Parts: sequence; C-alpha cells; structure tokens
Amino acid sequence: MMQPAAYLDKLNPQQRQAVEHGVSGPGAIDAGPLLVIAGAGSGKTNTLAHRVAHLIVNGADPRRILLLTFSRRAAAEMTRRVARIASHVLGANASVLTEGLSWAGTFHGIGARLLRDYAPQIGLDASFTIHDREDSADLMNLVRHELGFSRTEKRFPTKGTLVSIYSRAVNAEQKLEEVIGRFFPWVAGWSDELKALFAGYVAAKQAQGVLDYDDLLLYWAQMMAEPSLAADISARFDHVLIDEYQDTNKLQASILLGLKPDGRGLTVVGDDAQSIYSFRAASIRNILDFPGHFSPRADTIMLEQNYRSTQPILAAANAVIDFASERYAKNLWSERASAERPLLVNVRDEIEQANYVATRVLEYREEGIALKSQAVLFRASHHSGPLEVELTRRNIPFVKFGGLKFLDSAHVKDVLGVLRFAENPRDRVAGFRVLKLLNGLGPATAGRVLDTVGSNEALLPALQAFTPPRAAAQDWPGFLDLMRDLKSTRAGSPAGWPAELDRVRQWYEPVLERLHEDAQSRQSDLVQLAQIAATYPSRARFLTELTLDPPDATSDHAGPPHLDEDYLILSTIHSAKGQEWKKVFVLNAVDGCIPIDLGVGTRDEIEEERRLLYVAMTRARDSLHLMLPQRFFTHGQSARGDRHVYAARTRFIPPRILAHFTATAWPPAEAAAPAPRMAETARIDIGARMRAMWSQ
DNA sequence: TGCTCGGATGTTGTG
DNA sequence: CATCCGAGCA
Repeated sequence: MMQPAAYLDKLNPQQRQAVEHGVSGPGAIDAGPLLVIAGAGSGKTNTLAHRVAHLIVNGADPRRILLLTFSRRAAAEMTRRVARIASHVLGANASVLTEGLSWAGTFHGIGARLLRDYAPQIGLDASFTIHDREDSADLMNLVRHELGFSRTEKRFPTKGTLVSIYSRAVNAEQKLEEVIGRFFPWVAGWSDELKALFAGYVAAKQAQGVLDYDDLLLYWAQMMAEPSLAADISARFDHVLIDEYQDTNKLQASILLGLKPDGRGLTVVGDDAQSIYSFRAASIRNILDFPGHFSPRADTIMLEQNYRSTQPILAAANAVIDFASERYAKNLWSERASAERPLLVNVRDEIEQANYVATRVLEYREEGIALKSQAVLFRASHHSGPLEVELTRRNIPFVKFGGLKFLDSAHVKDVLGVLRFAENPRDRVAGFRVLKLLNGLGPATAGRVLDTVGSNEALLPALQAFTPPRAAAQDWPGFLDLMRDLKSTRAGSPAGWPAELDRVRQWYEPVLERLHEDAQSRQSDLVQLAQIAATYPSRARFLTELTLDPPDATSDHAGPPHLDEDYLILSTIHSAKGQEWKKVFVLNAVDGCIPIDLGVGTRDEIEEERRLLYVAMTRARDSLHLMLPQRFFTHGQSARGDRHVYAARTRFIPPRILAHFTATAWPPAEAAAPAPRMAETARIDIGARMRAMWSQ
C-alpha cells in the first residue's frame, strides 16, 4: 500500500470518525452499529462513499457489502465515488475490487434480486413480473368488480385509495383498522369489505405470478422472519450501509434488523430534518429510535458543517427548521460568507412568477452560470405549468424531474403490456390491457381468453384454440403472429432482444393510429423506449428494472436534450433530494402550496411540509429565490376561468424570521406601478402580448 | 358484447 | 381538467 490514508486527510474530524468507525487497520474491522446524522450539504454521500472505500481498502470483501440507497441513480453515483477514492490507494486494483461492489441498489431492487435467487425455496415462480402502482390499482379494481363492490349502495373507495390503504398497512406494519382510523377515516364503514377485498387481491397476485412494489419488501421481510433463510441471507453480507435512512419505513427497518440483529456491520446515514416521504409510510421514528435498538446503544455521529450553502442561506433555512417539534438538535454552519440573503420575491401571479424566473435564469446565464447549475423547485408537479409555457416560448431548454413519468402514458404502457404478457401470461392486468387493444374485443371476451391461459407454456396453444368473436376476427391473426414471435424469442429466434420491441411497435402502430389523435408524438416516445430497451440485456431485465427504476425525467415536447446540451432543471422538491445547484428558485412559497392545502392537514403532515421547504432551501449554494405570487388560479375550471385565491406567504416564514430574507417585488415598481386602488380592475400585460405576437 | 357519450368527482409526493 | 362509471345504442 502506498500512502495508507491520504484520502482521509480531506475529511473533517466528524466525517473521519464516521469513516473510520470500527476499522482499526488492515484486516482489523469490527464495527458496531453506527448512526450518522448528516445535515443538509454536510458531505453525507461523500462520507458514506469514503466509508465503503475505507472498508474495502482495509480488507472488506466488496461482494459482501450491501449498500442500500434511495434511488438507483444514487447507487450508481455512490459506486462511482467509491471506485475513485479506492483507486487513490489501490491504483489499478481498485476497479477490480469495486466492481465486486455489486450489491448496491434500492431496497426494492435488491429485494427483487434476492427473491429471484430464493424463489424456489419460498414457493415463488422465478419468472414473476412486477406491478407498478397503476398496475396494482388495476388489479385491485378487477377484484373490486369481482366481489361486487363496484355496485354498492354507497360509494365504495376507488382503486387508487384502496391501493394506498393496502400499501400503508403493509409498509407501516399496521393493522388495517389503525390505518383507516388514522389516515382514511372516511372509509371506516367499509373495513370488513376491505379485508375481503385485500384477501382477494393477495390471492389474485399469487395466482398470476405477480408482485407489487410492496411485495418486494414484504416477501423479503418474511424471509428474514424465517430463521434458516434469515441466517443464509444475513451471512451473505458483512457490512450493510443505508443512505437516506430518514425516508425508510417500518417494513424496511424490519428487514434491516433481520439482516443485522445485533447491529454489527450496520451503518445508517440520514437527516431527520429532511424526512419527506411519510406519504409512503416512511417513519421518522426509524432514525430517532435507531440507537436504542441495540445494546450497547449505537454510536451516533453528527455532521454539522455545511459545505454547500452560503452562510445567509443556511441561516434562513435553520430559522425555518428551528420551529420543528421533534428532531436531533443540530446547528448547521458554513464557512461560505456572503452578503446575499435569500430573496422573497413578490409577484402578482403565476404568470409574472414565470416571467421573473425566466428573466433571472437568462441573466444568470449571461453571467456565466450554466442552466444546469440552476434549478426551479416546486411542491406539486403541476405548479410548473405556466413556467414551462414561458420557457418554451423563450426557447430555454429544460428537463423536468418528478411528476408524470413517460412510463405512465397509455401508449408506453400498452407496449410494455405486450412484453409483460409474453413474459408472464398469467399476469391478467397485462393480458387485459393487451387484448382490449384489439378491435371488437372488450373486457368480457378478454376475460374468457385469459381464463383459458393456465401457464406460461400453455399460452400459444390456448390462443390458437380460441375462436374470437366475429367483430374481432380481423385483428386476431395478427395478434397471434405477434405472440408467436415473442414467445419463440425465448429460444433466441427469430427476433431476439431488443429487436422484439420493434416487432411489438410494428404491430402496435395501426392500433396507435386508431386510438390516438396525436399518434405522431406518441410514436416518438416509443422510439425513445426502444432506445432505452437496447441498453438492457434481456426482456426480463428490461421489464423488471424499468418498473423499479423508471426514467425520471420528462423533457419538453422537443424530446430529450442531448447530454452535452445545457438545460434548466425543473424538479419537484421530492425529486430534488440529495442534489444541489448554484441558483435555486422555489415556486409558490405560499400557504396552500407549501404547505399544500390537501386534506385535513394533521400536525405531522404540517411538520413534513415544513421539512419540505427546508429541503428546498438547502439545495441552494449561492442564491435562493422564494417566489410569492399574490394570487394563483385554482384548478378545475376552464382555461379562461377567473377563479383564484389570494395567497399569503408560507406560514413557515413567520414575521419573526423575516430578517433572514430580503423582500423584493417584481416587476420593479417604476416599470408597472398600478395604484393599489386599481387592484380589482382587469390588468393586462401589453408587453407580454407584444412579445407573444412574435413568439410563434 | 363492445363502444361512445355525458355526468360526476377527486385533485401531492415515489420505488 | 382527466378519469371513471353507467346508460344507451350498434
């Protein structure tokens, strides 16, 4: 070994302590449970990557390290960093070692992998397909109809609500009654029906060889509850490290404690102040209670130096989070001095808000700040609507993260459905979806077809034996041909992967023309899908991994910008987790948006909204603009509707912390100064109209 | 049985 | 506004 630990010198004392915890030298690793509370921008990812590298450098077997991250993107980034750090010490050997770091991924991804490995032992067909949220809802709906709950006297909860209830019960490891009582009180009268329905849903999944997202965790947790399996799985890993622990739920904690009951080799990293996923049953208790699970208690290390934001930005963010009720008290500090406090920008409405952001973004770019170093964050995906229009108008390229995925669009799901049906013909959601694409073939006939398909092998004979109704006779042979081609590719011919996706597209094209007006732009989505498909080695891998890690950006209609192009980042606050930009704009920092005005708003929900604002603010390195439109138009009205609400500054920035901000108005007073008296009359932006004349 | 049309109704975030 | 469900027609 060359310089043994030069890479440790760049770390601050706390980071270094976290990295070296339990590692006393080459071959001498004996680490008890460790909790790292890492404030925003405190070098969390870097520290975790250093710890992994340090373990490997000191003799840990990378193949026996389990690294759980929040997204696959984060896992890839972590692996890359570990390799870079380790290469400083190990030189060329490092890549060999870090390539062994193959168990890095999300809980769901790793779960899927383990389940395929252990499928024979737990009575699971290893060719199971995975349902995404919408598929789960569709299956739930199927069972809902079968059990007659769609014809009840009083309105029965819809499929989406049903999946939410089911999912929360599973992920929070709570009884149905508790979940309903706490989060869905309006369905309290249906709890018996819900039990029957969920039993039917589970039976349907099993009969069809499908797993939903929750099953990936649930089956894993069940394996950990069986001593012999638990011992076997646990013995695969010497070290288990989890990032973003504040956003894990009870079920995930169970899995973890099953893997490392005494906490040896277990490291969790997170920040309770950034917990923003309680809607999928993440529990802040996981991180708060972690040390007490073990005896002796887990060591806790706090990272408090922020390397990201300027001091004024950090002070403002600290002031916001100071009001939070329960948390690990920590005080983030920064050495990055600046005279620029975060701005509170008053604008008339969302149109002016969009105008301001577009204008400022361009000004920054003129100063040499790349678009990619700037981000616009918002609470709900649709909040960026007016801005997207304005950006498109001004020809400013952008990529939007979060919200609707292109995988959710009907045509993409159709094509994937065909592939999934070929992969697992018992998957009725996929089967229904595909069969209903045929002209003259509706749910009743589709149901009959699917009833004759017993197993994977029986698909083709069953389809061949089926006589379609006259109305569907024309489309049927083509469909049969398609399925024949897809099934035979298993043996390597005639199309093979990824060519078979083209085969599906060829079959689907006329369907697309028939069903959708805008077939052209949808067709280009499918071309994009084919490009993605080409990066996966097989149909099965493609289907699994696409479901677990959907491409999370949607760009404007011009298609995805090339990687080397510059583009502005638009993102939900949730999707902005773990990232940073030099310039950050937060849209609609007003009550009703942050916090969002949905539902009753329990105390816990309000607290989470506060943390959301905190997360948004702490993404900024140099400049932060909190936008305050004085009114915004409500949804659910025609385009020319005038229903709007007057908005107040978010309650998370009360008067007593205003000193941390600079208040400003836009456009500047002299440019647009309508007297306050005129507030109720119609206002038009002549300038914008003039500009719009030339925008086409 | 399939398809289309009209009325009612929720409407956030994600693996 | 988009989706869902039922009514009525082919």
